[in-house]
Amino acid sequence: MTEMSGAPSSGTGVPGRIGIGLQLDAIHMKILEVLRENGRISVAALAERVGISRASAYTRFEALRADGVIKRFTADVDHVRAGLGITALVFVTVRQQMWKQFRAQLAQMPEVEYCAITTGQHDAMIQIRMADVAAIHALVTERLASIPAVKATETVFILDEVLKRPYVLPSDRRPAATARTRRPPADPPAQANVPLGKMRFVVAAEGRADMHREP
Amino acid sequence: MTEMSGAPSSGTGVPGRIGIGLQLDAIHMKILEVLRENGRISVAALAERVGISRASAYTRFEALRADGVIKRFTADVDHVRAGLGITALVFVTVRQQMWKQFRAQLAQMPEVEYCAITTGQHDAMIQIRMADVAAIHALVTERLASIPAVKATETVFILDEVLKRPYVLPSDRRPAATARTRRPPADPPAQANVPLGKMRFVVAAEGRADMHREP
DNA sequence: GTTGAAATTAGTACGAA
DNA sequence: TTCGTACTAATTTCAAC
Repeated sequence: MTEMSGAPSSGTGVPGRIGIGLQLDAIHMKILEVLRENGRISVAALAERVGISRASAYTRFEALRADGVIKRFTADVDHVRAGLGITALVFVTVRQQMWKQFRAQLAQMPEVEYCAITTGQHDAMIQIRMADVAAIHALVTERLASIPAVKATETVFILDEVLKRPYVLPSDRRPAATARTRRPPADPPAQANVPLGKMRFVVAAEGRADMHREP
Repeated sequence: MTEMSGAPSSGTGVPGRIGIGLQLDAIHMKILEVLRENGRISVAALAERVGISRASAYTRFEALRADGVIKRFTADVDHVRAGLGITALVFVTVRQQMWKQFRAQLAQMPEVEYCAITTGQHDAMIQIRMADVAAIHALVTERLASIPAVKATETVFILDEVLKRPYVLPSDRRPAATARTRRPPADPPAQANVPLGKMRFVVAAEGRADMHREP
């Protein structure tokens, strides 16, 4: 369920599929913008908000769906109200050449909302939601740690989710600045003023070349 | 847009709202289960799949929406297809007593898909999506690092998103095990066998008590 | 890509169980 | 509360332009 394969975000369910598919124009983007905020809007209303005819809206809507640009429509649920009050991030170090097993085990854990393979100190980050702290602890110690592919874990709790956007679009630009904070248009790029010491990119750990290979 | 306030996941837009609201029963959960997989299903079809009448489905559907259990419906878009091929996680150390400013600045950055305040070595984790690595670099060095509230950042790239579920429900239990991997029902809890050394819970950093206070 | 009309479906309002 | 039905409004489909 909801598993992704191979390269980042390439899980369309059609393994052999390659190519650009749809070339998205400004109207496609506008459609996506509306749909991310109201996934249940009628196509008629969508057409009006985007400024095209209903028939075109149906055509483009279908094309976006068929081409996999829109993967699904979903309800955004309040986890706390639904009974899962605690969220944690678990950073996992995966044993070399056991990635396939790790993926398979994760697929068996419905409590895992998100899993990404990352560069840096750890190999993967997973997000889990549970009813309470004890349940998080139990999951990490009893189920995650018992996976042979898992070499080590590091858990942090989420104290507050400040921002959660359904997804980001290329058309998302910085919102129009207010008069108080607007910069002059001719402002030079800030690159020269960047305090470089503030930033640190973390390189990949050793033993990652086998990431998509099998044991 | 899409900002959350105060306590974890409590952003309902109704600041004074306190209390349990709806008491969710099994049918509510079933409704949520259907809706997370198909957010555009008609209420009639929903009623059929859940096994209640059309009228009841409307009532419960509206109640879930009005009570904030369902926060919104949204389209799940393929970021790569939409033109944002690179995803990164940025771990941010926030200067003490500047949380409010940090939040305000984040709200101005539409490229940020997710931001959570965490325990552990860093104070916050944000997820950003950009067209390429250079754009990530530019965002982190030019915009994030120039926020006074940001003391330091650490960036890792996401190489693959293995799993991404719309959300997790309490009713999600471990999927029915296959014959090959099923355990006997009387299996003792694995607690005694846990290799505790594998796990490490990370405590909060110093200076976090002021998290919700202002400068 | 657009408009307009037919067919279908959705949303609402009742009384009854 | 939930169900069943009937009524009205809206949406989707399909045609021709």
